[in-house]
Amino acid sequence: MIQRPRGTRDILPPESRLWHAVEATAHRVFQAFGAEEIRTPTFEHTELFVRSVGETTDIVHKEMYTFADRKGRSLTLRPEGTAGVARAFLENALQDRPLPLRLYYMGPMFRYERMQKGRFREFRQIGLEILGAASPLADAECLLVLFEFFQALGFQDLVVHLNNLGDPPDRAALGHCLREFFTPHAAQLCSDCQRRLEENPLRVLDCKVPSCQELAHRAPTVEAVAGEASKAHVAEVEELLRRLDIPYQRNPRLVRGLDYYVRTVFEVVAPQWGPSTVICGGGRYDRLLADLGGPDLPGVGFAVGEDRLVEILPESFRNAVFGEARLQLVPLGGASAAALELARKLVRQGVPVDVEVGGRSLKAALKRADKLRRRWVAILGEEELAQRVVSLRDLTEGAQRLVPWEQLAQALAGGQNREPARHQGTGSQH
RNA sequence: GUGAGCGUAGCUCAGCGGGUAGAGCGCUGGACUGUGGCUCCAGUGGUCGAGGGUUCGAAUCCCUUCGCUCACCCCA
Repeated sequence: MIQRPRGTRDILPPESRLWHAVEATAHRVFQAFGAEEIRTPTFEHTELFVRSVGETTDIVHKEMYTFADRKGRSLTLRPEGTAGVARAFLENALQDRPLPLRLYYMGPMFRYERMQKGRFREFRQIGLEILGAASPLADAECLLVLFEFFQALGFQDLVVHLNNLGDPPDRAALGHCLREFFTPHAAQLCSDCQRRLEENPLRVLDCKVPSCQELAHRAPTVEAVAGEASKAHVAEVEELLRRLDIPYQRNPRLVRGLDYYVRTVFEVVAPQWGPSTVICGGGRYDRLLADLGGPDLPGVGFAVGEDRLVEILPESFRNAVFGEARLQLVPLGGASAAALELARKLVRQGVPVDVEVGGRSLKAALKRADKLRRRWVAILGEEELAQRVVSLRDLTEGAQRLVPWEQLAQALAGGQNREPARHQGTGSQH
C-alpha cells in the first residue's frame, strides 16, 4: 500500500469544511481592506530563496526542497511566500501601479523538516504584504487586518509579540555587542548557543534553555544600539496599536528567523500551545526589493500558518461551520427521478440538499441522516409525489408534516442543524 | 541532523511465561415489508509493518529494515 509522503496530510471531510471557511473568511476580510489576491508559482529558482530568505538561515541551510529539473536548473519548492511575491512584484513592474499595493496569497509551502506536532513538510500559509509604504501606518494596518481576520474567526485571546530589530547597521552593531556580552559567559551557555554565538548571536536571545535565558535577560537589547529612526518607527506602531485596541506585548528578545526583516518584527503564538508555537509571523522588510535588484521600495507583511490556525479554531466558529442546515431528501419507490428534479429546484433556491441515491430503505435512510446529525429529512414517496408534497420530518423532535414543494425552501429557512457531529481529526494521524 | 516511544480489522486497543488471530466502535442488513436515536441478532472486515533467524510450531523470542509519533534544533 502506497502511503502519503512524510510530512504531508490528507484533509478529509468534514474537516475540509473548516479549511474552506477559514480561506473564505481570509478572502473576505483581506479584500475588505483593499488587498487583492496574487498567485505565484509553487516553485521558484533556488537563487531567489537563497538571496531573500538569507544564506545563513536554517530554512535555506537545511530545510529546502531543492531539485534539478531535466535541463539541470536548480529549482526549489517555496518555503515561504514573501520571496515569490517580491519576485512577481519586480518581474511584472508592479511598482508602476499606484502604491502602496496590498497583496495577499494563500497556499502550500514546503520545508524539509522532521515531523512534530503542528509541523509539516507541506503546510499552508495565508499571507498579506503591503508594498511601497514606509510609514508605521502600514505596519499597524497589517496587524489591524490580521486581528480583524482573527476576530472574524472568533478568537478572543490572541496577543501580538512585537520587537524592533533596528536597521541593518544596527543589527550588525547588536551582533557585536552580544558577542562581547556573551563571550565571557560562554561556559554558561548551552552547546547550541555556543555555536550560535559564532554564527548568529541574535538567536541566543530567544533560546529556551533556562541558563541561557537568564543571561539573555541581562544582555543588551536592540534599544541599546538602534538608531532613532527605527525606535521612533516602532514606537509609532505601538501607539497605533494602543489606539486600535490591538493587544500587544513588547518582547525585546523576539528574533525572527528570516534575514530580510528590519525594524518591526512580530509574531502571534497560540496561548494553549506554549510559547514555541507560532501561528503567525511577520515584519518589515525595507531592503528586500532592492536586494533582489529592484527599486528601493519598502514592504511589510505577515504569514499565518493555516494548519495551526485550523487546529485551534474556536468552538463558536467550528459550530457555525458544522451547523449548516442541509436537507436530506429520501425518495421511495419510483420517486427517485422526481427527487432529483426537486433537489435541483431547491438548490436553485439556495437550499443545500443531499438526495438519498443509495436505494436504501426508509429506515436505513433515516438512520443515516441521524448519524450525519441532519435535522431535516424530506420523504418523497408515491403518495407525496401524487400530491406534489413531501413529508418533512424534523429529527430533533420527531415531528412530521406535509409540505408542498413550493413552500419547502421557506419552511427550512433559518433552520440550524443539530449539534455538530463528532468527527475524526485531520487524517494526519494513522 | 540528535534523542526517545510505538507499529495487530477503517478507528481505539487486548492477546506476548511460543500452540488454529480477538473485543469495542464503525460500516451493511435484520428484529420493526413507508419512519432515526435505545436494545438485541447477523454479516463485513487482518500478508499481526516488511525481511530473516531460533523452533515440530512465532503476532508472541532474537536480529535487520521500513514506517509512524513525540521532543531538541528551527519555524507557520
